[in-house]
Amino acid sequence: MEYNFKEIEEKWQKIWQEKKIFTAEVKSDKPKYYLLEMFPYPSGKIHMGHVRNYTIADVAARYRLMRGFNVLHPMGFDAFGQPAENAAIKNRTRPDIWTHKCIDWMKIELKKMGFSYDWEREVSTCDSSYYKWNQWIFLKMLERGIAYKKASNVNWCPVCETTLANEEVVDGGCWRCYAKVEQKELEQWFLKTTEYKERLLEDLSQLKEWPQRVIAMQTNWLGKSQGVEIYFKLKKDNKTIPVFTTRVDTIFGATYIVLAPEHPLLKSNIKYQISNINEVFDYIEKAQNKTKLERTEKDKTGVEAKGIKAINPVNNEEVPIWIADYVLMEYGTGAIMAVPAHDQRDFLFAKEHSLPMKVVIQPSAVSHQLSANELKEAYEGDGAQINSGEFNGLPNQEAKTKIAEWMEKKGIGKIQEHWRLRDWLISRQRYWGTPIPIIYCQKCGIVPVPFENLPVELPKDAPFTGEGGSPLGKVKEFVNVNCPKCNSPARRETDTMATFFDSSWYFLRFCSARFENGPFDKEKAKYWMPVDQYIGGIEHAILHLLYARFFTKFFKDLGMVSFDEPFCRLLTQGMVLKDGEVMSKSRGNIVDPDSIIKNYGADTLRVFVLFAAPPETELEWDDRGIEGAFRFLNRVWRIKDNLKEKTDGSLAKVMHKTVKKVTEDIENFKFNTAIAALMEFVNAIYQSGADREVFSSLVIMLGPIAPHFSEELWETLGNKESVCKARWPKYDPAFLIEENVTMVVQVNGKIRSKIDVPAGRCEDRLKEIVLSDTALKPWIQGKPFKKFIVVPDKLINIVV
RNA sequence: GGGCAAGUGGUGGAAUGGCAUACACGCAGGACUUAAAAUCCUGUGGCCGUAAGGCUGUGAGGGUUCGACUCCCUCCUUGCCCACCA
Repeated sequence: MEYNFKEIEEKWQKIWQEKKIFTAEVKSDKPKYYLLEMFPYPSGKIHMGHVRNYTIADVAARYRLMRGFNVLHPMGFDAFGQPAENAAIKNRTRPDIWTHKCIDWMKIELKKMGFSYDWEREVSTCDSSYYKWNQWIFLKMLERGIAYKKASNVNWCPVCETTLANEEVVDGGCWRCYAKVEQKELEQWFLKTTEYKERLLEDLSQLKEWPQRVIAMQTNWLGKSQGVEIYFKLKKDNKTIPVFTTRVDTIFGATYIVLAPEHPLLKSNIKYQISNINEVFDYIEKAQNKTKLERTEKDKTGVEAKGIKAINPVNNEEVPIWIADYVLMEYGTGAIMAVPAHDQRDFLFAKEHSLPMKVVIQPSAVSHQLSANELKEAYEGDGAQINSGEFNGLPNQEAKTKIAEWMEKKGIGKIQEHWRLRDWLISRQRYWGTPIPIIYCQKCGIVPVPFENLPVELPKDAPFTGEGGSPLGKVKEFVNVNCPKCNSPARRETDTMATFFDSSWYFLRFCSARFENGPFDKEKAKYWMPVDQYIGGIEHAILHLLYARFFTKFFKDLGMVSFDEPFCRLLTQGMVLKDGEVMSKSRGNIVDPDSIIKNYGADTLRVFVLFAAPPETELEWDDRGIEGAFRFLNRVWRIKDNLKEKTDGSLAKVMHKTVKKVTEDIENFKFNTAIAALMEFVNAIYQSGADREVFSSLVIMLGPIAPHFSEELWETLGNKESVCKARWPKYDPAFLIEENVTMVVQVNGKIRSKIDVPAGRCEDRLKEIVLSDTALKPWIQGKPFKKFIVVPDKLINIVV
């Protein structure tokens, strides 16, 4: 009988569903294993990235199930977001209808891949039974002062007509549509992620099984830096300008200071002292009209604020004050001390505007003293202090601490740390998201929607014209409400939450997906959490993972969970490439998983995706590789018709070796070499023929990798239960012991001979054997042994 | 500019101090077939050699070691992340 993948796959998918093979047990004595993949946005079709991510996870889930774990392997949909709105505008449909249709299509495709999901726990973030709890969490955050509203300059995407979080601005453009991001002053809702910055940084050290680079990226994003805030006084005024520096050792070389164009000093009364005020204001206006990207252009423009001077507090020298847009208001204090001799940006600026330089660090490698006039670029390295008063001669790293302490004592500076992390802006001027549960009342101000009135449901039929801002603002029945406090007419908040809010806690919802008395059942979460293994794309290394960690810490503060970190192990799978490029619609190099399933079956696709590369590295798509995977399965299929009565000893040995290798490889997510070992096993079977026992072990080990295929073979072997319930084969170490071994004989590190000896031979016996080896004679004859190195049962190296 | 990965046959990759290139793709040859496909078997880094065999070989150069794809240093290249971050 031929391998009829189509029939087999449909048959087993049906049986799995009917027998509820993958439903997690509610009460169980087994150890728990929570395996989670990053849930998809329901675009309607799965792509190769999904196939890869979910196949990797599925092998792990099925393997744990076969090893006797109580496995939680859920799936859901990150269903809010802009594409649904765009589709609504384009196709004159409703976002909810469109989204649910997409979810249905997507589920069909996921089921076709044979993934072992517990569909009874499915969640969609766009259902009010889910987003009700978004609103609940938001109100809890409001109670605790973690959610707050403020007016600020925010990133604004003119194309999407919405605000963006800092994390969503990529190269000065919108992460979604790449439009240039503008700055706009708006009243918006924020979450105080900065309140958790220390814990977000410190707890990274708990994440021992996360990829190093994700830890590095998060650390980088949090951006903690140690430095000193230095107070420069104005000459004619006792106003101070604080500046922040990480290089306080260069303070004696500060020859001017620079303010960001948005600096508050320029809005204060001081401006009347500036003699060239028109020029200054001109510059400020120009700078404000620039986008972030334009401001990072290399030429350093700027203007001096004439008529005012500042005093360098360490030497009381008078320094000019400049305004330049290379200084950013968002970072530090919005003002810097400029040390052109030791900072390249300041150097370029000083050259451009003919400002003085002063060398205060002397590199030890240079014999003559550096001079300001000769510098071709700033010297940013280490060295000894010069021109630095009482600190002259000290190594600059040491001076850094000394100067900081000295300044603190004198009250002219303060040791401080600065962070790159900003609070998280969550307001979006969009329709298809969770309504922010707030009511604005003329009398009472900002009034939270009472808990018992949740959810604030999203009206289903908003007008989608694509023009004039959020459709939600146009739905009168939604906007106009009575104030919950005083009952007078009031307005609802019409902004919705950023969708990253939804995905920041879904892993907790899966623990008790239908729970109605809170976002999740504490007891269930206690049992299942934290997630044992999380799998997803590297593109979420910062945003999603940071937000999810932040939410977890917030839940801990609420007493709802008792752990600090939500994900024990993280695996970031590599991308799927075609011809060396990422598969994408715009490049037109998409391979549709559905067509592969049609022509070769899901099991072949799974084998290929697992075999072609280790999970973390990029995977180059190869049509011929698919053929190879298909050929392998057929090769296994044919074994069943030629089973022998009894296997000989050498094959038994191969079997035990294979079981050991495959087990270890699957545990360590090395599926490519696990499959290679199975292929070798199959090659050995073709050489000497297998009996039922040997073949059964092969079928079981293929279970997590090619599940439908293995089920069918398992059934042909006369088994009544699913292969998922089969006992994972054990290897007997006795079979792995070799009686005779081949040892490599090297002379001076080069292989000159091989000898077959009984295992465990001692050094003296080996020496005798080697001396009588004719193949070695030309290399060792007449030369005294300097060393005789033996790696037991493996290798001999003779040094002559 | 800073940080983190990675660099191995014609290709995807294996080996993490001990036989470099497992496994697969491709290619070549053979068997089966009237023939083709499928299948099965054999070979396959480079150079020299009829062969036995020798030399050489993991981005480049140096170091540690009896022994280095693997560890250390310098450099080059590619990818990713961050970035006028003070």
